[in-house]
Amino acid sequence: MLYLILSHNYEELKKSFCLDAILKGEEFQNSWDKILEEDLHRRIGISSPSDDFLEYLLEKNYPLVMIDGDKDFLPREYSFDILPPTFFQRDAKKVAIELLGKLLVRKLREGYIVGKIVETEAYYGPDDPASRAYKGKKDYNKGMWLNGGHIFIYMVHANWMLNITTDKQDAQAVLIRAVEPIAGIHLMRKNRRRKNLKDLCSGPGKLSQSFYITRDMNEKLLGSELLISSSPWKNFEIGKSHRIGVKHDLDEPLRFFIKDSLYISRNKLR
DNA sequence: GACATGATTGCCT
DNA sequence: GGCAATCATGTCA
Repeated sequence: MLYLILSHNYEELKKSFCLDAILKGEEFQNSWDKILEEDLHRRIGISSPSDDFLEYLLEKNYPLVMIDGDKDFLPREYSFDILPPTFFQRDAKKVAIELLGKLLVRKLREGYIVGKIVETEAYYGPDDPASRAYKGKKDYNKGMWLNGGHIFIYMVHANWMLNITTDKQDAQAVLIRAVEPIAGIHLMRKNRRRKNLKDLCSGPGKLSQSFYITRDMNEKLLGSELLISSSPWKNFEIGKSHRIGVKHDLDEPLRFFIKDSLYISRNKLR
């Protein structure tokens, strides 16, 4: 995700948006693809980009964020490449792994909030002792039986957990545990009443606060208020572990995360 | 109703 | 790293 910087307080912006480097637009006139290659591994800001470069990025529909002052926004021309329902209508573990690196997008009146998914967990049905579906179908958990691609929300310890259902008929879901803040960062800071970028979405409850996710969205289909889109990020190492905080886990590790991400949850295993 | 529980977070040492 | 706060929901009376 390239950050195009329209204002001038570079040092402060670098800190505020946790940018690894700020490059001057005129310095890479002939190496646009090299910048995009670098963008896969670091958070890069670009000051005073040339009109040609901007046009090139927009034509590619490359994900970019404009920063003006302490506010950031997506260019109006940008359109998300929404994942089709068939993506979710597969085994939960497979979906949990493949969701890593994808973009979670929240549409609000004030603008879009976007995060890169860096940590997930797979949950199964009545045979999974850690699952909300373990005790059979009830009113509060019936969303877990919905066709893949629906939103299932449950509260634990006064925090809303965001799940996306998977499979065609079985009760399955993937819990989104953490995302790296990408865009709409000033909105996340407002919603969560916290400043530090690494503390905005590094846990399932934090993420729900930042993205303004509540029970209202439960059992709705992905696509209108909340959606998931593909992204350019692909070649990262994936780590796995047992699920966090559950009393009785299955033998198989079902938590997945991007290995060198600075934005995964810090909770230790139980 | 009353009381217990948890796929967590935040504050304190 | 330890522990209390938080609140929708389950279970039992």
